[in-house]
Amino acid sequence: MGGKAGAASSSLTRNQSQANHRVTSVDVAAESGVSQTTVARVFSSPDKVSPATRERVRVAAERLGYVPNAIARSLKSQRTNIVGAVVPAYGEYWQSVLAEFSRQLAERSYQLLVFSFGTPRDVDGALASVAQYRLDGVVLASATIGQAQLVGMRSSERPSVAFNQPAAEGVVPSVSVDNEAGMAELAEHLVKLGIETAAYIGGVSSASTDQVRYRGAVQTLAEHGVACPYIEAGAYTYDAGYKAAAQLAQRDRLPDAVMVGSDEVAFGVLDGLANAGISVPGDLLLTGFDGLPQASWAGYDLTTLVQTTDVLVARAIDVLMGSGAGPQEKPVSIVVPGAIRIGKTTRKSSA
Amino acid sequence: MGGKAGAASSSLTRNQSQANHRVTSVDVAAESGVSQTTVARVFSSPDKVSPATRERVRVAAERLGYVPNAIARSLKSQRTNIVGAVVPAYGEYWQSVLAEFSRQLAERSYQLLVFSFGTPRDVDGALASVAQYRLDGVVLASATIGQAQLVGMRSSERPSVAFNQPAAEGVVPSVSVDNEAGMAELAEHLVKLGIETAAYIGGVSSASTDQVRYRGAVQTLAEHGVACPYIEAGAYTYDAGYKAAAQLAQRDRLPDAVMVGSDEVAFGVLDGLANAGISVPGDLLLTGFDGLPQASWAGYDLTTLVQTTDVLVARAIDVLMGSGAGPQEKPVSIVVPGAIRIGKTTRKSSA
DNA sequence: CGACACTATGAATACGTAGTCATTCTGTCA
DNA sequence: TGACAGAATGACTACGTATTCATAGTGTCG
Repeated sequence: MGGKAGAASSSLTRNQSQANHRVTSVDVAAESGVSQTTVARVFSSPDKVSPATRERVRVAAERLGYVPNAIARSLKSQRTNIVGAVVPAYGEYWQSVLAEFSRQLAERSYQLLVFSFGTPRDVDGALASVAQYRLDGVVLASATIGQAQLVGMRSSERPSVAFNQPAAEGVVPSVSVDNEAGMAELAEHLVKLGIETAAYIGGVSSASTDQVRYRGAVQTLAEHGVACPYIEAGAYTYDAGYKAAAQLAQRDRLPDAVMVGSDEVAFGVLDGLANAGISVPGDLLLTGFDGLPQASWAGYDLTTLVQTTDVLVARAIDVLMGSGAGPQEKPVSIVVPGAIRIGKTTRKSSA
Repeated sequence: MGGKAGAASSSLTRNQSQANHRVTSVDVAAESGVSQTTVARVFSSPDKVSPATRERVRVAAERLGYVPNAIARSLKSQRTNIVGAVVPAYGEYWQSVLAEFSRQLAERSYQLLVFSFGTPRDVDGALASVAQYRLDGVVLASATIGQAQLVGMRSSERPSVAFNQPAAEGVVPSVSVDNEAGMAELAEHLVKLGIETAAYIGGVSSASTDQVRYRGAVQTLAEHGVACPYIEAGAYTYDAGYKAAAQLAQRDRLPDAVMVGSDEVAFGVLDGLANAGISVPGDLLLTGFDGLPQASWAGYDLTTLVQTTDVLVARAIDVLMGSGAGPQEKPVSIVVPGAIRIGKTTRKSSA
C-alpha cells in the first residue's frame, strides 16, 4: 500500500513473528473471520464473546503478532491508565517517593509518567506538558510549585493531588506527612534531653515544607524557652549541608542541638561537623527529617522523623482514584503522622 | 450534545477559564474563524501560518483554554515523545539511573514512562505492557531480564536499548559500563596494596552484571596468585550486605580484602563489619562498585568504581534516537569506561 | 406455537489530531 | 499583461480502537 519502503524485509517469506508490525485489530478480524468489533471485545471485555470465538481470535492474534494499541484505546476510551508525576529532578527523597509511586501504581496496573524539572522555573513547562497527555491523575510533588500554578491545575478538572506540599492545602486535594507535629515531636525529644540552645538548618526558605517544619520546631522550643534561629543551606543536598556545618563550626559558641529540615542535608551536616572536629552527639545533638533509608544505616544512625512514605503514597493514590465524587467540594487535605526514630545522633554518649 | 450531565457547572455564566474542558482544535477553529487544519498548524508547525492568523488563533485558544491532545497527536503522527523504561522497583542504583534518564530526556522534551517490576517474574508483564504503548524508545534496565525476553524486544522493531546488561550484548543494542575492566582495575589497586587473600560478595549470582564483574576480579587476582571465592549476598540491598558481613566475620581467618559487587551492598558490608568489631581498612580492605553519591559522603568514603551515569545515559539516548538506521545490522554494544575512586576503605591506615 | 428475554455478533461512528491534496491569493518577471 | 512560483489556507481523510445501535440466533415459558 505504498509504504515508505525502508527495510524491504530482505524478502523473506513474510514470517509471522517478524511481520510488518503494523498489525491492527482489523487484520486480526480478517484473519479470524470476525468483525473488528469482536476482536476489540476479546481484548477489552472477553466475557462478552463466546469461548469458541474468543479462542479463534486469540490464536489469530498470536499468529499475526497483534498487540493492542494503547494510544488508540486511550483516545477512544478517554482513559490512559497512566498517572503523571511532576517532581524535582534531584534529591534522594523525591527519588524514593517516585519509586514508591511506581511500585504501588504497578500493582494496580497503572504506569507512571515522570515530568521532572531541574529548576523551579521549569515547573511551568512541566505543567504545560502534563496537561497535554490526558492522564488519569497527576501527582504534584515538590514544595516549589507555586500557589498560582496549583490553582491552574485545579481548573484542569483532571484528578490531581499535591504530595507533601503544605501550601496546597485547601487549594488542591493534598496528602502530606504532619510536618509541623513531626518537627515538634523531635523538638520535644531534644528538650527532654536538656538542650538550652538550638539552631535550625533548612534547605530553601521559600519552600512551604521548610516553613511549616521550622514553625513546628520554633514553637515547641519557644515554649521551653529555647531560641532557634533559622539557617538556610540553600539547597536540599548533602553538599549544602556540609557547607552549612562548616560555617556553623566557625561560630564562637555552638548550639546544644541542630535540627535539620531534611535527612539528605543532615547527612552533610553530620559529616561537615565531623570534618570540623565537632562530635555528634558529644558536642551537639542532631536531628533530621524524612526517614530516608540511609538514616537507619549504622554509619549514620540519625535521629529523624520517618515519613511512612508507603502510606502517604497509598493515600495519594486513593485520592486520585476516588475523586469521581464532586469537583466543587472543598478539596480534601489528608495529613498522615510520621514516626520518630531515635538514633545515636541524639543519644547522650556515655563519655 | 448530550454529555453525561455530571457537574452541571452550577449554571455559572460559562466562564472561559472553567469552561467544559473538552475543548478541541475544532472549537478553536470555530472561535477564530479558521479551519481545524490551521489551528493544528499553529501548534505543530507555526511557521506555516501567517503571523496574523497565528496570533488570532493563539488568542482564541487561550480564551477557550485549549490544550492540544497529545494522545490524538500520537495516534496520528505515530510518535509519542515518550521513552519507556523497564526497571526493577527497588535499589538505589536503579533509582539514580531513572532520575538521570528523566533529567536528560526532559532536556530533549521527552517524557519518561516507568514500568517497574518487583520480582523478575513480573518482567513479562511489564514488557507486555510496554509493547502496547507505541513508545519512541524503550530502555531495558536490570540484569534480570532474560535473554529470551530480549529477543522478543528485538523483533518488536521499536528502538530499544539494554542498559548495563552484559547479557544483552549482540542481541539488542546495549550500553554498559566496562564492568569487567572496572572490577579488574579495583583488583589491581588491591594487589598493589599487597593483599594476599580476598573474597567477593555479589548480589545475585545469576545476574549478568554480577558474573562479569566477578570475572574481572577473579582473573586479575589470579594473575597475582590471589584466590577470590564468591559469596552471594542474595539481594542488592544494604541489609543483605550487612548479613553477609556478619557471616564473614565468623570465619576463622579474614581475607585481606573484600570486593563487593555494588555500593549499596558494600555499605551494608561496611557497617556489618564495624558491628562485628572488624575495622576497615585496618583489618581488611573494602571496595564497592557503581559510584553512588553516598560513596563519596565522608561517612563512608568508599573505594569504588564510579560509573559515569550521565555519560551512559546520554549514550543510551543517542542509541534510541539514532536508531533510524538499519534494523538488520548487528546491534551496537557501547562500553563506557568507569573511573576508579580511592576512598579511605582501602587507604592503609597510618596506625 | 408465539412472545419474550438473552446472548453473540456486526455495521457504523466518534475520539482529536496531522498530513495530503487542491485552491486561492500575492508578487515577480518576461 | 499573462504566466508562474510560492505562500496561506481549507476540505477531506486516516490513525486504531471502543461504544452505541441494530440484527440474528437460542432457549424458556405460558
